[in-house]
Amino acid sequence: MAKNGNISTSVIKRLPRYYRFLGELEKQEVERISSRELSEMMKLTASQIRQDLNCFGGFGQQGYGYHVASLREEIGRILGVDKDFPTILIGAGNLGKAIAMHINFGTRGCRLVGIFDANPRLTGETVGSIAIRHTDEIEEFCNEEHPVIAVLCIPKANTQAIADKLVELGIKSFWNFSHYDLTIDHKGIEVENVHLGDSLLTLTYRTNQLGKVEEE
Amino acid sequence: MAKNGNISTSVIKRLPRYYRFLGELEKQEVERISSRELSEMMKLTASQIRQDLNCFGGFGQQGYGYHVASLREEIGRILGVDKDFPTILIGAGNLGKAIAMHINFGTRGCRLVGIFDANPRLTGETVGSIAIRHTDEIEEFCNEEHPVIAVLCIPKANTQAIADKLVELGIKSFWNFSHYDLTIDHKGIEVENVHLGDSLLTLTYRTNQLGKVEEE
DNA sequence: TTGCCTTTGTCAAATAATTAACGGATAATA
DNA sequence: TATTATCCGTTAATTATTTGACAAAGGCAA
Repeated sequence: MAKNGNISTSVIKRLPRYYRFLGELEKQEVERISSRELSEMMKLTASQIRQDLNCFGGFGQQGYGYHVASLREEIGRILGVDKDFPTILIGAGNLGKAIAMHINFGTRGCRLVGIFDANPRLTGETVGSIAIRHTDEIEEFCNEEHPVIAVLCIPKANTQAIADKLVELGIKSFWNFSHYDLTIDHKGIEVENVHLGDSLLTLTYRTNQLGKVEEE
Repeated sequence: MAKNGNISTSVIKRLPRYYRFLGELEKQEVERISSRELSEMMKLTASQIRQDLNCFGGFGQQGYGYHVASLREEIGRILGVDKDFPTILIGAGNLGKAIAMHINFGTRGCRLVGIFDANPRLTGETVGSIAIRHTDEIEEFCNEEHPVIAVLCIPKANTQAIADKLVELGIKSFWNFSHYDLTIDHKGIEVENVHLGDSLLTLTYRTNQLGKVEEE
């Protein structure tokens, strides 16, 4: 069934969105849905939905459509929501705390097991149910708990050095919020750079264009 | 010079990254740079850089390259960093506060002028230098201050209704962090949906794939 | 059961994005 | 000043992505 032979990133980036919409449908107790109906909800083409889903296997049935619950489960499995990757967060400033509190790691295949900050005044303070540790403790912690994913909410100046050190300590993936383009040369390491500032800037651009259109 | 006739979103999404790298180069007092050098830094092709920049005009010079400071200024102008769009933020929970504190709106063509929350216990509390107002005051505030951009850090259940209301009050652009795909049917309205959860899920997927590669 | 309607999976076509190639302009150097 | 190497802007080729089309499979109603 799973013909999982290198899927394009365009497809992968759409999967979480399918997963969310199917979750909503499941909540609304919708049992089945056709690619056409789903395409109207999600504002994309039915063809694209069928193409995307077919990268992983034939989850649908002619004349019927897709069974919402099982399709959602399949996509979840593909994404890895059933996994339990131990995850640490470095940098418990405004953003770090907010990420720790606001993101539901558990429903996304991750488990937040440690929070670290270089500021000793934060040591011992708890975020959610997790106590902030000093960054000096990272090495020992990694040797014991073997976290796989690191969330970086630290100043850009430190990011590369800390990331390199974390790779040595066994971290495989970085979710990087620092204002820095993290790249790791080792292969077998994944990096997701977020760059909220860039996101806002593209909105500024489009907002600015709106004004220009009006002028014409 | 500016041959600004509908630029593809692929290009637009790369502009903030160019802008950042050029900023770093300027800080390091690098005066000029060639597309080849920049391509090595940014890990993309020189051809793409030249192609991208040429959407807006010939900023470079043969045999010399690009003048860092003026190229950065040009890209900044294209993005609209010199603008001053009044911006409000709705929802002063963990994430809302962190965004308000962490994002430098001023360097991105925006000015944060108001923060609102439905919880009356937060009213009067300040975030940075801005006092939190109750959401009941939004209408009056918009009529007086005419904000253009709204940052939404609210629960998904309220998002569409609040956004629709804000459109009536003159908001043109939404930077939406709520776990909901905001769409506005009016044209002349821009939406940037962030979806941090989706970003993490794609990392979970890739982390999971790493494990599978090892097994082979 | 029969026939019609729906809808998928897949292949082909169209569109978009990226990369390569190269002429011509400029800088650097002797 | 002449020569060589650099490097942009642009066009063409390649690759990737999206959309359209349709046969085959299955649902549904009579």
